Amino acid sequence: MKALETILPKFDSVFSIDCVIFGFDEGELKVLLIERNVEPFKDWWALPGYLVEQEESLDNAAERILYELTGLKGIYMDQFYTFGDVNRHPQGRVITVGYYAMIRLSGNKDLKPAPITNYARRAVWTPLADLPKLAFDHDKIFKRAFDKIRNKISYQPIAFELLPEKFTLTQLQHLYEVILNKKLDKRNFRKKMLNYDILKELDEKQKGVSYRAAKLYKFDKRKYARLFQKELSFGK
Amino acid sequence: MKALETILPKFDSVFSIDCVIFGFDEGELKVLLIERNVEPFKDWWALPGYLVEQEESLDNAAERILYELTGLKGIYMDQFYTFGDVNRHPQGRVITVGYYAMIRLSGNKDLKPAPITNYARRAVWTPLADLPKLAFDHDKIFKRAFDKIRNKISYQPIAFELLPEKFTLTQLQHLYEVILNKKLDKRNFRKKMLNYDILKELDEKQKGVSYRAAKLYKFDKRKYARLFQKELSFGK
DNA sequence: TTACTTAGTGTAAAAAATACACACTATATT
DNA sequence: AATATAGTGTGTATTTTTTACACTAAGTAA
Repeated sequence: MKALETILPKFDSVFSIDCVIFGFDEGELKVLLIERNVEPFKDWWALPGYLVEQEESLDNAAERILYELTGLKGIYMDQFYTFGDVNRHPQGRVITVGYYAMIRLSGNKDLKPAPITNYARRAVWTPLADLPKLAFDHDKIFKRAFDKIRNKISYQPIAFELLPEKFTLTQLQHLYEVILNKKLDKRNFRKKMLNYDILKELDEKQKGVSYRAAKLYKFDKRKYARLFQKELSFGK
Repeated sequence: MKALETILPKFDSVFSIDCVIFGFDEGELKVLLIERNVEPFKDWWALPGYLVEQEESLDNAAERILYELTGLKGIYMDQFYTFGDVNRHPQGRVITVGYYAMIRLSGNKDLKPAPITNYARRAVWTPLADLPKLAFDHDKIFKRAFDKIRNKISYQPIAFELLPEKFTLTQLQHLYEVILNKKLDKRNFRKKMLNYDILKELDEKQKGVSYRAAKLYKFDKRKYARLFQKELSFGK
């Protein structure tokens, strides 16, 4: 790559948001990447992100970026870390705040096909296995986000955001297995999940499969909220 | 308070660090506050913090601020959240990155008496029970830091940073009780702590107490690192 | 010597986590 | 109609972890 520093204008301190947007589809965990069509890092893949505007809170900026790329609103986003190394951006000091989001890809009617933006040629849902080297320090940012959800899923049922509204226990288990990167025992997983008492069993079954159809479940937000209250305990 | 917005100059986007520096002394958990002697919020108590300089990473800025106030270096600091509401600073857009640190107050030879800085009249170790209303959104920042350590202490032995190098199990338990805000069972606490196998029992005993002296322990960093590796599990 | 104060210790019960294997059921195939 | 196929759905015994609970020992002060 050319020495961009000598060509591009320097700017003063600015801050940006970078979003790690996870999606789950057909058993695969994906992340939304954009292909940049502006310098620096033209033609590289990067996490979607943009500068925070003057009259916009960080949370709003993150929501805006998610909306522009996916058409989705009201998605839960979580700030996970802020990256402020001096030279992380070749054009000057850019401190970036990392947010992640988790959204369902399959059967989500509100989800726009990933669009072209003014700084990206295209946006693509990329399976984690196919992750290319990313622009800036986005490898580091992605890794931190992934560590965060892997950690969080172990004690909070955030995984539901990634599934269709109605899902089978096997689908849920696969998602856990993909995120935790290990096989789980079917009986123990079901026992534990159902014990949490945050799932609503539906009267419906899976359709269009060429084998015995599984029961469908729904995530029960009311009950979830109750579980969420429980504190981490240190015994008596 | 006067409408400072009309008097003070506005500045463009800047970022700062705010530090929540916890200390533990004589059974009390304290936080280092400064009394501001410049506008805005002149005469208010605030968390120590300062602008991030152009050629300084966030981590370095946090360490610098800690050093200026306490004389301590090489203390573990953890970034916990970034605050970016539009109007959190009356003079303009200031996004601030929160760091916390935990340091031992009793018997720490390197600890300077809290000094005067160029924007603070004094700095005072303030017991959490006596916490005044703080400048800017520092109440919110403090609360988030405290929630973070309360949560973290439940699964990581960060509490040692707050104790003198040699400590008794009772002191350790008291610290846990203060942070978690509940009484713990002595036998279960000891069993659990010793089971972690991160303490080194010393041949020494407490001195200068008017009752049976307790054994002293030391925190064993090597063993701690090993424990730290263990992942959160989701069963098989 | 006695009173006082904290240190230090063990066990039983309950709850949670783990390991493990086979029969059932819906569909597709012949 | 029979059979093959592929994933669904279920229970129990074992181990580990967490919890509840009360007394004796040791040192100091009077």
